[in-house]
Amino acid sequence: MTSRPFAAAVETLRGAGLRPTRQRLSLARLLFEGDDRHVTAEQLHSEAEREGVRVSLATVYNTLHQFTDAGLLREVVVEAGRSYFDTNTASHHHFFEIGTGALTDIPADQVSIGALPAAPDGVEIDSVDVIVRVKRPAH
Amino acid sequence: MTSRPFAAAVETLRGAGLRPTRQRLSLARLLFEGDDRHVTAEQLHSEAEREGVRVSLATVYNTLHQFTDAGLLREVVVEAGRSYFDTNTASHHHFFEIGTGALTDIPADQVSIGALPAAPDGVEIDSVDVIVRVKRPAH
DNA sequence: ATAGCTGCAAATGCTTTGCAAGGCC
DNA sequence: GGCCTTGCAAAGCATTTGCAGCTAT
Repeated sequence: MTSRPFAAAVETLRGAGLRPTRQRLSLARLLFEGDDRHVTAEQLHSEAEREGVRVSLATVYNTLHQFTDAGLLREVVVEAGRSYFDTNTASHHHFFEIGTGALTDIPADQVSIGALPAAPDGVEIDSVDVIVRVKRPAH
Repeated sequence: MTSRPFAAAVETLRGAGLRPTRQRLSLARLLFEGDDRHVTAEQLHSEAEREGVRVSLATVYNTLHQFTDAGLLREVVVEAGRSYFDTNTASHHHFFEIGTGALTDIPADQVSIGALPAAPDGVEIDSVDVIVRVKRPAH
């Protein structure tokens, strides 16, 4: 019989209108089984290779974007020239460690944003991101 | 006699420990005369060329980073793969318009951040960035 | 004079794309 | 079978760097 997590991953992909291919299934399991995580394309690609999954880096990029478009992932921009993808799509914020590049969640209820100014002219608010940049003090 | 803004730009550079070269002076005047602004390296380079200032793009990048290190500019990361430099170094936040890439200041006193969680383990808070992403509603 | 700058072009790092071959329905 | 996916390699961007020549002090 088919294992549970496997079936769950198939469902996730089907629900997103994506064919459950070997590559997408492997990446989905790496991403969504277990705790929430923050990955770069490069990281996910190495991880897949380490697990013996053959996937090209281009496919990892394509897949991450497809998952993002499907609402399964959220893209987090904290550093010029590098994209992080967050498996936690709920509203929340981030600690970003300068130097190591480590990203950590801040639950939404631990940051309260008071008065936000109204959006200018003809635009509407899409999202509010709070990034708390932290660093290790000079030794 | 030497014009006022010119002298001011020389002072700014001297204060930052940077030699007042022709290129740095021109860029400083484009950046700091007039209102606060948000520029990318590419934008500043085009603007310089339009004004007849000969500067290479590499020098614009180097200069923007030197100014940032000197505390004259602040780097703002809102989009993967593109850096904005903000002439307003005071604490404040941003509206970012998805689609056009337009950046607008939100004065610090118009956003109140309530309880922030303590920084994890051995790190200290460096800065807190709030980015309000806005977009033009589907027509 | 000399330490610091600049410009060019090449190199880099991340990401995207074109297209032929392969896999799912 | 037909359409969606994949992989590779090439292309694309924004940015950085090496180094010879120029410039402020």
